[in-house]
Amino acid sequence: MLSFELLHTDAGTGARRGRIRTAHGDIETPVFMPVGTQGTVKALPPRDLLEMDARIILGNTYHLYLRPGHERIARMGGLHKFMGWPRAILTDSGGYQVFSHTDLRKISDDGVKFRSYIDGSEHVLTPEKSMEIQRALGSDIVMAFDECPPYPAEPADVREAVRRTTAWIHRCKAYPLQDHQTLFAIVQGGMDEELRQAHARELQAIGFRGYAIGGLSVGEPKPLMYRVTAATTAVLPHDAPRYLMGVGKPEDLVESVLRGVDMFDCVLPTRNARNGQLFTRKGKMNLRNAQYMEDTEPVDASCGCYTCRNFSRAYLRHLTMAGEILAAQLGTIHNIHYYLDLMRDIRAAIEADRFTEFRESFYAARGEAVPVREARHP
RNA sequence: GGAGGGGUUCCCGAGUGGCCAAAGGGAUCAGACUGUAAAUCUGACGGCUCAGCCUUCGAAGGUUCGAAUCCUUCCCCCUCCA
Repeated sequence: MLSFELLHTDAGTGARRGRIRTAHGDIETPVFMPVGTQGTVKALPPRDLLEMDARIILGNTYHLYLRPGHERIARMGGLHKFMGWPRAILTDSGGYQVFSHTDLRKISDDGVKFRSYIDGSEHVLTPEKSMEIQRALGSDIVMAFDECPPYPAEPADVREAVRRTTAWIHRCKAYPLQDHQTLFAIVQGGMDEELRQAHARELQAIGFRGYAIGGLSVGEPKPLMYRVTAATTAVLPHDAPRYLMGVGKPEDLVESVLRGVDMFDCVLPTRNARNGQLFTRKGKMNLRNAQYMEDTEPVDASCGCYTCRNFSRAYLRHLTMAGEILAAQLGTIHNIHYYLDLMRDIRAAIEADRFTEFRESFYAARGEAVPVREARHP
């Protein structure tokens, strides 16, 4: 069973510094969690993640259920042992796959009927099934099975998704998990701030040890996403971690921490690394660009990662152009390191009550203006 | 010496009278990627004073209203037989 301690709140903003304790180690928040959908953070062995001091990674219910199967993973000793990862794991419920694979699904109050993208076979994911799978995987944080509406969506459809999500979350909570596991609820409500707040309050009344904000970063404008985030965290309890699902770009992390978020996950650092795009303090860098052909500098001179300590942009560009596997590996090491570094800097800034200054210097380094912040929520 | 096949835009390669600045692939250039069906996808890719014009399909000449496509000569490459 997980516990959360709010250590400090930034004097100027409301950015939170906390600590989550799990059976597989402590997690300092705000935290970024690398995504490892199929039981691997793509291109990295756990050794590299440990070296970078990642404390928690994601796994995915839907993918691991389809292959190799949750029961098999349970027989192999659970996901931690199976993939050789000794630290904490959060598993997503499959709710996002319901949202993204529109052509392969059919939603009802009972659950979602899916067609496997692997072999076309039919499967049904219900709240109970999602819990059964996550229980078998043995993750530390178990996500509730939710319905994530698209953007834009009809108000009636969003309300329906909220209603259904609540009903499903009740069923998730009723399902017994392993002792070390903790269920997080997910707030939905589209871009409607009042609906978001009502849903957040409704979930609190049921009572959870952690709350996620789902259904954001699905194509809406940034200011809208930030506003909805702020509106939601404003009514979430202070003594539980808030997890903004699937977010995001470095600036999204900074902006969301500012608005009281503690946990993040996103495929961007890993996926973009495989596609030749790296993150630096000065902004993004596309390694395929001809300008790096004979550039002897590291990707980011202020970065201490293995890639930046040992290789030039010219070499990384060469590996990228040649389609070498090492390009994906070195790029992923750098991007994950960058994200974890960013979160370390954020945590240090909050502890020193200097988050406002940190935010300003973050944008200054990129040569960008600090985004205007919406009015504070009560 | 004889017989046959072929030279197409950076590369490979389709095209055999107009719908051809010329399919497709590669390379190259640029962009995207937000709870991962992604080592993926999208766009550009002869030049310009860019809804048009100019130059280009080995070279030169010719036929035709019109040629990468047909004819003549020449240059070069490949295969087989001597």
